[in-house]
Amino acid sequence: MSVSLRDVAKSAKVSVGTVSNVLNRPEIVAEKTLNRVRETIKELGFVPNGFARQLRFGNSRTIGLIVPDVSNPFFTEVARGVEDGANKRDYAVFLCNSDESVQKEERYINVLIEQQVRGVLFSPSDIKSNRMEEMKGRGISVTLLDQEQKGNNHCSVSVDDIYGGRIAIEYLSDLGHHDIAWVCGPESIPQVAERGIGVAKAAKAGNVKIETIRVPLMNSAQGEEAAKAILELPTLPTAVFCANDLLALGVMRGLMAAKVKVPDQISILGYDDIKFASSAAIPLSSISQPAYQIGVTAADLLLSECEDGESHQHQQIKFQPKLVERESTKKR
Amino acid sequence: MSVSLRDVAKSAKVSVGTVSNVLNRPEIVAEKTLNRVRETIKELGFVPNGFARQLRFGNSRTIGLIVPDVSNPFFTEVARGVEDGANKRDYAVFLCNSDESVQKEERYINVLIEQQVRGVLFSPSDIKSNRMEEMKGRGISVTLLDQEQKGNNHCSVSVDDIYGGRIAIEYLSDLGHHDIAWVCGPESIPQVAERGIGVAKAAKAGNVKIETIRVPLMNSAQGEEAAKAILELPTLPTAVFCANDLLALGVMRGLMAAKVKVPDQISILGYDDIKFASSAAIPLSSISQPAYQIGVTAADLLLSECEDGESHQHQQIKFQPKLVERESTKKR
DNA sequence: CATTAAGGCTGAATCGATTCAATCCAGTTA
DNA sequence: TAACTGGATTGAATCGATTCAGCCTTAATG
Repeated sequence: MSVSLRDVAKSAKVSVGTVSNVLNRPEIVAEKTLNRVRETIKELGFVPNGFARQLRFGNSRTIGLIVPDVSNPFFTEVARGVEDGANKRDYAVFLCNSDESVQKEERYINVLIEQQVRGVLFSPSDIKSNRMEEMKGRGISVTLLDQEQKGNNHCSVSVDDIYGGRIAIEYLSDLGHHDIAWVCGPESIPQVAERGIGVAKAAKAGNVKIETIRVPLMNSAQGEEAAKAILELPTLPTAVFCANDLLALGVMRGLMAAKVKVPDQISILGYDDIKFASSAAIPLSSISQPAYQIGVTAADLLLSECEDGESHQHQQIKFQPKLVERESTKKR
Repeated sequence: MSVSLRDVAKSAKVSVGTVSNVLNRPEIVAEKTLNRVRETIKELGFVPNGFARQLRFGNSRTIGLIVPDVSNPFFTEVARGVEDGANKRDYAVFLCNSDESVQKEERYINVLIEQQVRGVLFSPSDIKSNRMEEMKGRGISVTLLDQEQKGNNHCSVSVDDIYGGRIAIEYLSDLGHHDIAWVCGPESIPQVAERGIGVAKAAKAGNVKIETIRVPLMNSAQGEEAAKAILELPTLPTAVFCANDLLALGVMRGLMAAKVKVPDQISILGYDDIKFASSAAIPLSSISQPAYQIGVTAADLLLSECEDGESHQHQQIKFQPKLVERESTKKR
């Protein structure tokens, strides 16, 4: 079926060791031999079998990327960054969507262990370090994605979500909003929890009333649901802050369908600043995170950990989110 | 470092063959032995080394997905579908962004061959079957994605792009537009070429004048460039048809920035019907393709080819695009 | 008691690339 | 001529899971 190193050796009338040297240490092979072997390789269309090499080495040139859902534009960008970062170092990336299901996460972790990936970029839906310790024990580096690592067992690349929640409320409060709905997903999602902390802090400091509306998933359909819930509130808030842009776009659609004027009656602020925030019906103000940059940085960090080995120092990199002001929160 | 089958055998005081049987044919192992070995496996935290197994078998449980760019929402959805389809059968997916560069494609194909993927889902930027034949020769199945295979050498899952281009122009023509700008990427992209054929056909039939505006990349920044080009046209067209929604959104932004009223002065029609088409500043009419479904179907097709082996019959599956009407082409 | 059958288990051989101690050989030196 | 040097090449051993021909028990049968 497939051409092996042995076949090349036979055809070029050299030993397997020489062929291997041609591939890996060409400088120690005599030029004449080198050329002959290289020609034979091309002739037979030989490509080394990665398994055999990796079996020998005990590690691969692959990493795993576990995210809740690539079709969430934030993670799409992160994934794109990861892929570019990995590609730069000649690594291939396994894409894994966990759908925020612990079960799927578990399954994927098993698959990745079996594939002997070199490292894993992980954005866990739920915190459970045992699996991460297990991977570590198996020599698989783990870098946390979009989530800070409190101890110093792993690298992490995250965004300061507490800060993000805080500046969002401070900004709305400065615009004169004192009755704000906070639309978010389950508390078990760390980013939600942290942004919530920032929200609560700023609310307390600014004397703002917060109405929390929690939905099970953070997509735009759930945002429309949230809009209904907002409309049923005893007193209508003057602003809505959403835990991500998909929710915000859903809320916007839901409110506009109910003839609520945005931003005149209700301002809407999103989170993530996805590409399309600016081309929404009413361009959406949002808290911006450098998603692509996060992906590249995380891949870099993970791979330098993989390649440095012992000498590696774990790092916690934290990006600061930024407010991007658009129509949906224009001053009244 | 890692626990091997041999370690388990030693610890459980059986032979390697028996441990292997416990894993793969538990029914032929005596119950007592079975339990003892299973316990030892758990105790030592043994996970079989995928490489060794795959080296033996000569194939893996992985597939490759090569797309121009996952951050293009159409491909994001496709990727999501592929991932789900593969996951259902316990396969893992390598994500590869070619950025429409033949060079990157070539590199990725090499990586995938080296990783001995079982199959590849490929959306080629440029048609060159030699690499595909090569993969085939190496026992790697290839299914074409979003592109029809003329011969019968591979499966393919595609959308009828000629039809899509045709219905777009027919629709605009029916609305009374007879001077239409066609904004698209390089002719070398097959989808662009095909949609262009449909456009030309319908234009001829409907006596519509088409002004082609070609840009190097199909993103929204290039759309804004295209908008400038449109504004410099000797006579302003009354409608713009774009080869994808990103271009269309860019064009929309560009035109609106120049105070052109959409759709009153110029109607805009996109292609792909991405999630955000409906929440654009002016909700975007678009030609809709079942992206997620395409992904799932392609993965299914590829994996059934991989698993059926000889008995497999190549299939060409073709989805029909549909027009989705929104504000950006409302009747005047 | 001898023979046969069958279930349980063993362990050497295998997949393909890499490594490294051993060998080969042309050229140099004494 | 013999001894030595060092660059080039060789090929058996290795990584870990799987396979399968063959071995060992035990039980059943004539």
